[in-house]
Amino acid sequence: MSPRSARAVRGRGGDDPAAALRDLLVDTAERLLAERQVAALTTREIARAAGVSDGVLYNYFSDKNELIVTAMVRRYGRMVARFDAELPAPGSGTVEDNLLIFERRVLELHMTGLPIVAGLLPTPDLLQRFVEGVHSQPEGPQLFAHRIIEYLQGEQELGRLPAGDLEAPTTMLAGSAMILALTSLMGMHPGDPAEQLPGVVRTLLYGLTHQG
Amino acid sequence: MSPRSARAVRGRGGDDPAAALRDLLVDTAERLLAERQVAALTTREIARAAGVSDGVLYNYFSDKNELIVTAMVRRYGRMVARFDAELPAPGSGTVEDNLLIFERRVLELHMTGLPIVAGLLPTPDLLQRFVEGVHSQPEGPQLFAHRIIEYLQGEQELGRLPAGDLEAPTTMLAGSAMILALTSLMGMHPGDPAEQLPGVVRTLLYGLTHQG
Amino acid sequence: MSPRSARAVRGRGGDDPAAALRDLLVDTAERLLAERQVAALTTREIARAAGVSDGVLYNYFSDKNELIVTAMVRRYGRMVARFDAELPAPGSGTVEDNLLIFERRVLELHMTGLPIVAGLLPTPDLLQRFVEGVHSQPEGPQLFAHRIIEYLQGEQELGRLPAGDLEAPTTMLAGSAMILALTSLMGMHPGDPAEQLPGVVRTLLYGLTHQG
Amino acid sequence: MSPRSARAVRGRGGDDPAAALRDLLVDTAERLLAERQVAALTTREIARAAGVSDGVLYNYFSDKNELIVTAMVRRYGRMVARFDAELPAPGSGTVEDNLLIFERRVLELHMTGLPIVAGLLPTPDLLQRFVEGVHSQPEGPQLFAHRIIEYLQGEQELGRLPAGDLEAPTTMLAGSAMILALTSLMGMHPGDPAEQLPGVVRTLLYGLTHQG
DNA sequence: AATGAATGAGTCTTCATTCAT
DNA sequence: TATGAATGAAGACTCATTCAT
Repeated sequence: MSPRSARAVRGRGGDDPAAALRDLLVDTAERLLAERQVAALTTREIARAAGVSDGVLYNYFSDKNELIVTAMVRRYGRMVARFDAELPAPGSGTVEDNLLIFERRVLELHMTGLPIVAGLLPTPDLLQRFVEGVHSQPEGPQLFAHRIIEYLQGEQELGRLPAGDLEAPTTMLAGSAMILALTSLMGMHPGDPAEQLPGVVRTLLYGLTHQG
Repeated sequence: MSPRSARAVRGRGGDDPAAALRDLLVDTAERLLAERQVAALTTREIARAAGVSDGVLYNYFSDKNELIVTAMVRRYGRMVARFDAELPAPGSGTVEDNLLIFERRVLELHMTGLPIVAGLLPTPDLLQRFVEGVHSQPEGPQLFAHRIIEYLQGEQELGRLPAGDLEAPTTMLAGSAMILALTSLMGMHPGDPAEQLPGVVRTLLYGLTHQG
Repeated sequence: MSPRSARAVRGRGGDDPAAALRDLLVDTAERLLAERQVAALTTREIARAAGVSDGVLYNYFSDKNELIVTAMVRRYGRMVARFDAELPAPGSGTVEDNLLIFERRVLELHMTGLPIVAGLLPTPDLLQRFVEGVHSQPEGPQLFAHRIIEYLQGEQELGRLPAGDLEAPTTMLAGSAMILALTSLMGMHPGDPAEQLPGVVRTLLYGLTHQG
Repeated sequence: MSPRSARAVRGRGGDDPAAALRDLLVDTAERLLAERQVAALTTREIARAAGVSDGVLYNYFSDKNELIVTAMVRRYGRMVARFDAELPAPGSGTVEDNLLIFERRVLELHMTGLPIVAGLLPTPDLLQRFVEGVHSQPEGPQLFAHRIIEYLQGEQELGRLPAGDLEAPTTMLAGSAMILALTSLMGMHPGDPAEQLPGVVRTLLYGLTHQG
C-alpha cells in the first residue's frame, strides 16, 4: 500500500508522485513570482494556486524561503536558457551588429531578472541561499558574461578584434544594459531603454577618443 | 506653556525640540536602514532604538512609510553630497585619471545606494514615494550622471576629448560601476570590485578596436 | 486526513467540526453581546471566551463585524422565534385578552431587542449589514408586526372587529411597547413596564372618546 | 496677576473666562455630536474644533465621557425647548388637529433624539450619567410627556374629552412616534414617517371598535 | 491655567507554521 | 503522506490621558 498522493498530482503519470508534488509547488511559486513580488506572496496563496493543501510544502521544504529560493533559481535558469538561444557566432555578420544583439539580450535579461534579484537583496538570508543555488547550476551565475567573453574571444581569434583584456568590455556591456533596465524599471526614464544601446556599442568599439 | 519634550531629546539644547524629535526618528531609521533592510524594520523597533514611545512617529509622519522614505531620501542626499565633493575639474590632471576618480566615486555610491534602491523595488508604493522625494531634491535623482556629463563636456570644450554624444559613455561608466557593485554585494566575486575600473576607463577612452 | 479541530470543540461529537467552531464563535459572541455591549467587544475577548486562538475568527468571517452581525442576527432570530410561539388565534378568548398577550410579547421582544438595535445605530456600517442580514431571514425584520396584522385581520373577518386600516393600530401597539421598554431600560421608570399595557389595549380598542 | 485664559475665549467678554472655556468645549462637543456619532468623536477633534489645546478638557471635566454627557444633556435640553414652543392650547382648534400637531412634534423630537439616546445605550456608564444629568433638569426627562398629559387634562376639564386615565394615551402617542422614527432611521421604510400620524390620532380618539 | 507633544496600552488583522486526523 | 483548520506571535496604527513647560 503506497502512500496516497495529493489530488493535484494524481494522474500526472510521473514515476515519483512525491517529486511531482515538489515540482508542482516550485512551478506554481515561480509562476506567481513572475506576477507578484516576493514580499506579497504567502504560502497559502501558493498552495491555493497549486491546488494543494497549505501544509504540504513543509514535507518538501524546510520553510517558505527554501521554496521561494528554489523557484527563483529555477526562474533564473529559465531566463538564462532563453538568453542562451541563438546568439550570434564569431565571424558572422558584423561585430557591431552582433554586439548589439548581445546587448539587447542582456537588457531583456535584466528587465525581468533585476526585480527578482532586487527582491532578494532586502533579505540577506534569501539572497545567500539564492546565490548558493545559482552557483550550483551548470556554468554558475554568470553564464551570460561567459557567453559575451566567448564571443569576443572568438572574434579576437578571427582577427576581427585586436587582442586585449575582455573583462572590462564585458562589464561595460552588462553594466550598461543593467543600468538602463534599472532606471527604466524605476520609471526614471520615459522612452525605450534599448534606444541607447547602439551608442553604447559604438562607443565600446571605437572609444571616446575616436575621431567621430 | 510649551508642552514637555520627549525624554530622548530633553537637554539636547536645540531651539526646536519638535524638529529635534522628528530628526531623531529619521536619524534612527536611517541608521537602522544601514544595518537591517527595509522589510525587517518595524515601527516599534525604530521607537525603541530612538528611545521614544511607540506612537510618536505618527505625530510627525502620516504613516510608517513616510518615515522610511524620508530616511531613505536623506540617506540618498548624504551619499550624493559625499559623491559631489572634490570632483576633478576639466583640464586638470589627465582625462584617464579623472575618469578613474569618477568611477571610484560612482562605485562607492552604488555600493551603499544599491541596497537601498533594491529594498524599494519590491514595494512599488515605497518606490514611487522615494522617487518623488528624490526628484524634489536639487538636481534630482541623477546628479551623479549630470556631474559626469558636465565633466566630459568640459573636456570636449577644452579639446581634450573629441565632440560626440555623451549619453552613451555616461551610461557605460555608471553601469559598469553599478554591476561591479551589485555582483560584489551579492558575494559573486571575491576581490575588490574597484580592480576592474582602470580597464573600464581605458576601454571607454580607446575602444575595443584600439591597437592596444 | 481531516485537519485537527480546535481544542474547544474537540470531542463535541458534531459531524462537522468546522461548523461547530463557527457556531461556537457565534454563540460566544452572542452571549457576550447579551452581557457587554457591542462597542466593548474585542476580537481577543471573543476568542478567549470561546477558548480558541486569536486568529480563528478570520477563518470563518471576513472581519470582526461579520461575526458580530451574524451573532446579532441569530439573536434576533431567537427572539422572534420566542415571540412567535403560541400566539392567540383569532376567535379564541376575547379580543382584549388576546391583544394584551400580544402586547406582553412585544414588550419582551423590545426589552431584549432594543439594546441590540440601539448598539447598532451608532455604527452605520454594522447597522446596514444587520438590516440586510435580518431581511434575508424568512418573513424579514417585521415578523412581529405581520403577526399582529394577521391577528387583527382574522378578527375583522370573524366580525369581532370592524373593518378599517390596520397599520395605525399595529404601529400603536408596537410603539407603546417599545417606548415602555426603552424608558424601562433607561431606568426612567421604577415599576414593571407591563403595568401600563392593559390601559393601552383598552384605549386602543375603545378610543379616548369612549364613555369609560 | 490673573491666570491667562485660552486664546479661544480671550475677548469673549464674560466675567468668568474659565466658565467660558468650559462652555466652549461643551458647545463644540454638542455641535460635533449633531454631525458625527458618539463613538466617532475623539478628544483631539473636539479640541481642534474648539480651537483649544488637547489637554484643557481635563481641567474642567474628569474625563472625556463627562464632557460628552454634559454636551448631550444640553442638546437634550435644547431639543425639548424647541418641542415646547407654541404647542396648541386646550380648547383651541379641534382636538384631533391638536393631537396631530403634538404627534408631529414628538416625531421630530425622536428623529433627532433617538440617535443620541441610542448612542448612549451601548455604554452603560454614559447612559447612567446622561439619565442623571437629564433628571437634574427642570421637569426632568419626560417634559414632552408632561406636555401631552397637560393638554389632555385641559381638554378633559373643558369637556372636549371624557374623563379617564391619561398615561396610556400618552404612551401610545409617544410610542407611535418613536417607532416610526426608529424604523425610518433604520431605513426600514421608504416614505415619510409622518404619513401614518393621522391614522394614529384617529384610532387613538375613536378606538378600534368605532364604527368607521 | 493652558499648551500640545509624548505616552503606551489596546485594536484589528495577517500569515508562517504546526499537527490531529 | 496529504489535509487544512488552529495557532499565536507579530504588525501598523489610534487615542484618552499625562505632564513638563
